[in-house]
Amino acid sequence: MTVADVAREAGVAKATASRALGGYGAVSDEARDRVLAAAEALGYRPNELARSMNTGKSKTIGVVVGDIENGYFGLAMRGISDAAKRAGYDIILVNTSEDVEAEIDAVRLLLDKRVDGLIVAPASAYRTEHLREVHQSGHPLVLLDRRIESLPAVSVGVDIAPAARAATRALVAEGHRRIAFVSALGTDGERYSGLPLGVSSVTDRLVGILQGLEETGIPISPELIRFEAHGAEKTHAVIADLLALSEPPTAILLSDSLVALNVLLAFRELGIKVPRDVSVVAFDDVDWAAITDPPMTVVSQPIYDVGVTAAEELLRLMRGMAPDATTLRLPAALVERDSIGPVAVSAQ
Amino acid sequence: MTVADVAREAGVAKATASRALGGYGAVSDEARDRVLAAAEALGYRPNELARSMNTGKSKTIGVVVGDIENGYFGLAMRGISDAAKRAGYDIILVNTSEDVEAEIDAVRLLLDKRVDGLIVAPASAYRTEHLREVHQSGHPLVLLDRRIESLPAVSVGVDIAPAARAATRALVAEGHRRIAFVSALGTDGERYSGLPLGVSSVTDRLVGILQGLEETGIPISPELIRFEAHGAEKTHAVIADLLALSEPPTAILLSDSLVALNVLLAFRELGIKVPRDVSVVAFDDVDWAAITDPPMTVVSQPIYDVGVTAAEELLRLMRGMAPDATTLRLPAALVERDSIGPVAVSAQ
DNA sequence: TGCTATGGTGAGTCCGGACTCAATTGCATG
DNA sequence: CATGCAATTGAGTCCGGACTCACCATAGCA
Repeated sequence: MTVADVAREAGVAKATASRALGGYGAVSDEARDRVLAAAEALGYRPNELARSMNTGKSKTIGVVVGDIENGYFGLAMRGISDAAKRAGYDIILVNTSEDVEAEIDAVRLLLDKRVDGLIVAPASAYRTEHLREVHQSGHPLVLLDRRIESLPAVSVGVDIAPAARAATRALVAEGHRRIAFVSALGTDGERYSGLPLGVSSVTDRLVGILQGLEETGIPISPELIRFEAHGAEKTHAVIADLLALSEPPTAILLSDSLVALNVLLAFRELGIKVPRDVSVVAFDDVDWAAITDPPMTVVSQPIYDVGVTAAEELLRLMRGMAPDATTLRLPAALVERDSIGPVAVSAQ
Repeated sequence: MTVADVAREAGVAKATASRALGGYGAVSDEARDRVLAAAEALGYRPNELARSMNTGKSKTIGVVVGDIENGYFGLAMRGISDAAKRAGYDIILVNTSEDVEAEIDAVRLLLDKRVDGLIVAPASAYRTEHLREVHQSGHPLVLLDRRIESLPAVSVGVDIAPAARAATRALVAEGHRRIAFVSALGTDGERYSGLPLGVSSVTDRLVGILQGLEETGIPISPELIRFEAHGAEKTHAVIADLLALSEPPTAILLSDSLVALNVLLAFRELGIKVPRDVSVVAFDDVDWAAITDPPMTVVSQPIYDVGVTAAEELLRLMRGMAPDATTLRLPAALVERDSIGPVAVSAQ
């Protein structure tokens, strides 16, 4: 069923049918009625591919994330999806498994499919040529969750440093001086060797934490800053290692909800009680944080809104408008529950 | 940059450039080299839209789910995505918020965009004309998680009834006779009034439970079968109501992980201890089930594999092959942890 | 030498709408 | 009644690859 079929059925020229169907140009009421009736009778549906072809618009945006299975991106995805749908856009979703090569391929492929814009959660802050190309070639691009310093593309994320600082100060207020940070981030070396890190959202957490430490006059101990805690085993090892230190941490900040889960699992295996033995604060107010024992103090992030905002900024760019700002950070908040306690006597 | 540009640059005709680039037909080595060099120099990338236009294939599949934010679909999505990527397909994801109208629109829109196939988790077992049309018009269609009795389309899901039966028997073995089932499913009436339900995956759970009950000679109490437990408040109300019964349940089966979360929250507010006061089994081995207090006994479902299988079956259909079966059910398993205990003395 | 396979090539068409442009019509105005 | 203007319409082109078809050249064969 094509416009030509409809036109024949309606007894008009292809151009007239096309106008009536597309709702542009001038068409007499009579012709429009005939065309619409014919389209209805024939069950005509426009071929969006053909339409995209000469409008140059596909009404589709590409979203590239590291891991949809991760609730964080799932929720952001939902925000993007809702906002995009409101504007009549569809979404092509690509999962990269946090692999830069896959990300490069994905971006290229999406551009080949002529998406109108891209939202990318970059897997790496180092390998960014492909994103720079996209941005420089004028394709609307919004960075999700993570920003890239050297790339002037719009990025939408969470202003996590102040909340990280607040979390740190809350721990210090309870007497903690040995405060650790555990992240799943893969680093080149095993050890912390200064900022920035490969992923800006983790860097921001650490910036806030270090700030909170400095303000309260607590020296920074690089051995308490740990990475590569991905998976239950590695996380268990990291925690066991931390706890075996001559001066072990009395409090731990957990970089995301997956790390938090694995750490809680490790605690259970190690017989560690929260907050009796160790106090804990996790980033991201995941749904199950309220039912842990005890309920977990967390830094809550407006992830859905990050998704919505990212999509809306992209829509602005696609309309040729200037972005609201190059870097948009939505506020995070410390949600105090019961996983922070005073420093254990035995640990002092 | 089009083939025409490349052809001009290489000094050959459009057709030759097209052949060299597309890898079909006969091209001399010399011409191919010149074309490829020109394409490289010009940074040529094929327009997949144009390509799709006359191949009739878009190398894209549409996925329609009720809620990506839900970890269940997130994981299934990951499976679909991985399998699709292996075969060179992209995915257009549409979230319907479990709204049938949105689902109908989504299916139509995806077809207009000429996706090569569709994977749909139908929001309703009643409003299915749109899916029937899709199937009858010959478009490859795979139903995810839920099947529709009257529709002979391929469906891929979990064989949950045997596991539900096992879970029920495990409860009965501990002496439970008042066993409730709580689901978030929206029903017409408030009360249970027989099978089937509007969503086959929930029906299957109940079928298995009722079977387990019958086999052990326990009478079925419709007042213990509850729906519409969506959101924390409604779930709290449902639980409070169940517990206020003259003969309250001593064990509860929870239809999915979100219901489980809300029920655990309600228990905390109500001061109910698991398994001392009430025993619990939840469907879906969500990641946090191992860190609840106590660790929760669950029915584990191979959701990722369901996604992979759904995508692979769709790929078969798209290749014109017969499906492996009309209904594919992957096995579920009872994972026994510590949320089942003997019947409390006070409740007997 | 004459013939046919065969590889290689270019011109041109097709996919299905959007859009340009020129032509036609109707109606109002001078 | 002629002219002007706007509304309406149809023919045809374009978007960018895929693909058909006719044609040319060379090689192989009788």
